[in-house]
Amino acid sequence: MTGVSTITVSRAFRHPEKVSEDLRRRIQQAADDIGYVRNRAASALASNRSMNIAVLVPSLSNSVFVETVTGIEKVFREHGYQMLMGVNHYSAEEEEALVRAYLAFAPDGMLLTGFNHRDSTRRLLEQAGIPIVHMMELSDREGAYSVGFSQEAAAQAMTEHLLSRGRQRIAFVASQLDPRTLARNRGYRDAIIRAGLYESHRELLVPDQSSVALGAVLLKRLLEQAPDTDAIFFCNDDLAQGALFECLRQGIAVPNRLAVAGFNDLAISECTVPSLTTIKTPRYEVGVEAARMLLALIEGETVPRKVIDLGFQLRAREST
Amino acid sequence: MTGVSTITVSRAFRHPEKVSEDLRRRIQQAADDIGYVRNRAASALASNRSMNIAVLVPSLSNSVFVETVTGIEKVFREHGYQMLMGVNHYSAEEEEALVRAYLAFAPDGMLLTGFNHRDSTRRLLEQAGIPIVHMMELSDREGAYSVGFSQEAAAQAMTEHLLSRGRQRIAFVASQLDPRTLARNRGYRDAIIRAGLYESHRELLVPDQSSVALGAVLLKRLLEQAPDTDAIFFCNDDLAQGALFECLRQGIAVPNRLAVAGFNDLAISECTVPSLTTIKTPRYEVGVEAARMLLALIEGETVPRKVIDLGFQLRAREST
DNA sequence: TTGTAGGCGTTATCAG
DNA sequence: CTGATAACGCCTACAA
Repeated sequence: MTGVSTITVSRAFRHPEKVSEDLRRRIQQAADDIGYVRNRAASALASNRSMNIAVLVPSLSNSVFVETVTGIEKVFREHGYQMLMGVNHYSAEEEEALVRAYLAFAPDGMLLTGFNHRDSTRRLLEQAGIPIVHMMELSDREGAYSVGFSQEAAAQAMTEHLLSRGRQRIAFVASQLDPRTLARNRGYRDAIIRAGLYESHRELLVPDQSSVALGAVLLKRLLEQAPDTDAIFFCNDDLAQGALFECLRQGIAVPNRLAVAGFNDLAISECTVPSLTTIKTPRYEVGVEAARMLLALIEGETVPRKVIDLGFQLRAREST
Repeated sequence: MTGVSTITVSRAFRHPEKVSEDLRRRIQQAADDIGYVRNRAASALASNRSMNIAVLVPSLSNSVFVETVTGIEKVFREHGYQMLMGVNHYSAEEEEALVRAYLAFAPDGMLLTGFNHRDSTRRLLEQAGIPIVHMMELSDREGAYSVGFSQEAAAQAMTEHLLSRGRQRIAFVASQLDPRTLARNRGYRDAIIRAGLYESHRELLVPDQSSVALGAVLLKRLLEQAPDTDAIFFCNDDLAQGALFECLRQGIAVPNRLAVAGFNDLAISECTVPSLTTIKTPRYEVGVEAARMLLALIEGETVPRKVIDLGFQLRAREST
């Protein structure tokens, strides 16, 4: 040993300025030599602060959430927190299992996606007594913290864009019917009903997981049940891309014969042929702002607004 | 309280069969009521087993690693371990920071991607004295555990496929020059040199991060420096997809005028127009097998082979 | 600037 | 089947 007490070692790492230059160096040296790393478990136990925050997202296959998580990580890392990430596969049941699993890490706060939780999950969270911030959607419940944007408003905007392009027979196609997808469906309906152009057979909703391949399948199916459709609004870019490919194969002219729109603005969507009209969602920013809000709550600060709406942007490209 | 000692509560959760039916039920009830969750930090400290395993991958934007991580998670969850995942952005420096950060969780084992570590990182790992399994590449160092496949052999196979299709002026285009990309480059070179067709101006390697957009850019650049190229082997599917789109825009006939091949076989690659010839890599299986191997090492079992080669498959599609 | 005492929530070990 | 005791590695609070 270096002949110093454990508390001094602890201090040397946590408040270097409170330890003499000399000691600090010796401790650092010894630590490097033996590869010493402070044990978080012990630290958490003793200080009653785990410096962990748990983040639950529905999926990582969907690059949307990868970007959100990247934003979260950035903020928390800067503040010395460790992010623990869990994937719930769009299932409230899996989510509860994850909440339990991560609560065992005694996180100082938690970030959840959306508001679709079981009652029992909500109870667990309340009992844990840690701050929670919800991402992607805007809070419906009184008192809940959230950072996101209005899925409905975004879908309305897209539908109106299609209408403004002179389309009259606009379809809505969706898969992976999570709450955000359903909100987009409502936005579409609102706009299309307001325009007096709603026709139920132009809606195609399937529960399957989204994929590019499915987009091609759904395009075919929709055109069978509503052949005169002149525009399709897909609930996400993956489906839209699959549809674009299928149009290419079948020689369907986009946008002349059929306009195609997506949602999210994935990186690939400006590269497709034709490039894809879509909604750019602020997912990275959602991660950053949600993390900041959670951080403030953890530190006991009062946050100015419980609900932060980060908006969205319509990206009109060649496909419409 | 339920009037039982803490140790009994602990037992009720860990070895339910060693506690009487009655007590077990009362404990469960009380736990549910107050939302009690066992604290891993304390548990880890007392038992000297954290039941954590750390996993480091270069990126999650690349869906390849998302699938690997999914495989890992599955195996570890079944065995009660919690996976902690870190992203090092292809940087050995960031990797070391992550190793340090996760060592603080006292993981029972660690899974790393590739062999490109700093010496100091290796030292840290050795001092930690926990088992390590390397993923994606096959071990070069004596004594190292690894699960993957030969990147070189796969790239050779693809190059030979192109040759067998009668291509004579085959280019290799790569970005994100990590060790695996470079191994693919070597595989290409071996095969093309063996065929007596190597021409240095048909190689285009750039350090930039891979993306679909970059694929289009690199296609253009390559065709400028080697206009008579009749096939391009891209180091991954993202670049190849971008190239396919650019060909579509420019009216370059694929595969007639130019054959295009990728690497990885992403889900989208069979949907593109034309569908993409590529190498299907066993990334999910790599995750599963690497996790199993690590598990065995943690449990002190001896593993039959230190190096597991999971192979690859050539998917010949329309683009060649 | 440095150190001592006590305890965080859980489990290993040994008793009852 | 149930419990008492000590210990895990670190930090808070206080003292020297």
